[in-house]
Amino acid sequence: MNILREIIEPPLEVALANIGVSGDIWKRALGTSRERAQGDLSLPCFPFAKQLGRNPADIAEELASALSGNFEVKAAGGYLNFKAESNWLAGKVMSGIEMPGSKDVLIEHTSANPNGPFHVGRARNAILGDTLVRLNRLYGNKVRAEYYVDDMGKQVGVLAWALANLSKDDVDSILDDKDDINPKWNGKADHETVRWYQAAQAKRSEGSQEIEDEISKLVHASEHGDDSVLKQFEDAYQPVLDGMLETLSRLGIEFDTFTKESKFVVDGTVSALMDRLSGLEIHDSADNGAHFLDLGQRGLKGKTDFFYRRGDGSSLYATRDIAYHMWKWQQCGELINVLGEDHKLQAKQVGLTLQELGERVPEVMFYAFIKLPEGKMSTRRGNVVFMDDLLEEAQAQAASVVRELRPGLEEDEVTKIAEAVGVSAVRFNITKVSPDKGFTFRWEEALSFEGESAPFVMYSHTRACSIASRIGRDSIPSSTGDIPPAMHELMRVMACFVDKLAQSANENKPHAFAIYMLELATAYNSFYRDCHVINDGVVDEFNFAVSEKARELLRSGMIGVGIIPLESM
RNA sequence: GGACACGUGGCCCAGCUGGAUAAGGCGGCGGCCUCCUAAGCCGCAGAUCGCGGGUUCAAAUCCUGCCGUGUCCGCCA
Repeated sequence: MNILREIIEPPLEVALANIGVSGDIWKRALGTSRERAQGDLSLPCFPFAKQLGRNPADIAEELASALSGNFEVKAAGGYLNFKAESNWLAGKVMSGIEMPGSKDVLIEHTSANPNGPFHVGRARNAILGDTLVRLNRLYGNKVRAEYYVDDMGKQVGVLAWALANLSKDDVDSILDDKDDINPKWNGKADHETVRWYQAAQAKRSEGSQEIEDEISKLVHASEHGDDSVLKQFEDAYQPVLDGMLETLSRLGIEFDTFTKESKFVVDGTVSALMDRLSGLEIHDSADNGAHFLDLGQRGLKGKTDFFYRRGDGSSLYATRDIAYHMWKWQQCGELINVLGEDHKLQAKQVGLTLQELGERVPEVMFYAFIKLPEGKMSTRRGNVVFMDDLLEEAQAQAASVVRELRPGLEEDEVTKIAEAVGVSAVRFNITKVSPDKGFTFRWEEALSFEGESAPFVMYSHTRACSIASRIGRDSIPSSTGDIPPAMHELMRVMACFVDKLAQSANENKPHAFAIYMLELATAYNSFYRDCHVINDGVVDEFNFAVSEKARELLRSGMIGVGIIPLESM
């Protein structure tokens, strides 16, 4: 609670100086109270005991008696506990909040190979990345959401080869033993075309040299910037990418810019980069003319040779990634990448190389993989949950809940609510977990509409909306009224909105703000229970103003974590 | 084999720039709709914070060893 900290620190610094504590180590010790009942902020006085040769409890007592302000201060068991004074807190919270962000950030996320539909594992990147985009925007930063399109190399090459050489009948017979696509997705290119890719992979595993040569020829041409091949690749992947983006759009995920990997080959920056890398002190080359950097000299452990040029002179994915990063740094002040944990080594290599070139190292938010109870999610093994199917199921289950809870509601209204609830629940289920936690996908948790879920937050918001619509006008500024504990708690939580948002955005921890939103909704629910806005038809203006403030924060916070703020559900 | 993560009640998860009785949710048990939407609220039961050492006035949090799980260790992307 920084607003409280700001008014405590100056007098506290004086009081500490008076008893002989110097320096500002105490600023780190002053933190959020673990015991909520004891206060909002606490200062453990144990560290001063040794320095002063005094009992911590005595120190706390003396400090307590020396301090005063818009807060209560009490000494308890060696701790100095501060609690914001209710009326002061209310005044602060009700007067509004300013968003402090001013950075210019480019966030690259998702960037999935355009070769097939999203399953929930691949979608974790998009959901976390988009939430980071939203949180940064809410915080006030200028954000550009970017998708790096992998439009060359083997994956697209295989896809393009398959589309050019396999008929629908070929594909169907090759994939005979596999499940057919869900008829629901007939005509959606990511689901349909991925079968060509899978069929090609199956055929390649039979070991035909002829096919490998044909694919290699395409890949090779693409890596040398061959226009017609790149065009062929684009024709192959673009419909697939469009299908994938349609899924993301349903999740509320949009991008500002798409940058193609081939751009850096075609415009010559990759070859210029390779020349520059060859001039580096840690550069070396192999017998066949391949080039690499020895990153062991820069502290990398394990495998230290980092190849950036093949023997035939062509670039590698990582080389293009470095060129891409140098270009990205020209676009913005801050760079954030969202990557799966499988990219940790690669990101380290790229980072060290960028450093070697005098460039800055981007921030990276890594996330662990989502597993299924049966093990690793894999399209190849058919052990997979497609995002499209998950969203359909979420929508259907939400619809049945709405019909049960709101009988008589028009069916198109039911559909609208169910869609918002389903999408929000699916997103939130992934967002609320710390990115570095690998978790197991379970349908019943993804489709839970109670407890720590998006609908829980949405519900609190609709309660506030319901009050506002009953009253039918704006709240009017009102002098502070009676502040019962539930309202004080709501004020306290609202006062932490920006603190939490700042932490979440600056430390790339979307889950921190998601969890905060649960706290805010919980606090609103208690307020709703104890502090009625409308009593026998009479509006309590102060309570109404508080409810409206909470509604505003709920709404903007929900947008920040990707929950759709319905007004009724 | 090496590198990097993760390991918290039956299940999931927060806390991990050290501080007070480890916070929530699910599931279980028991309550609350003549009262602004019960997708809600209240209460009860349930935790050797993976295991062992170390640092400290103080360790879930820091260091270290071990165990378990995941990921990576391509002149692939």
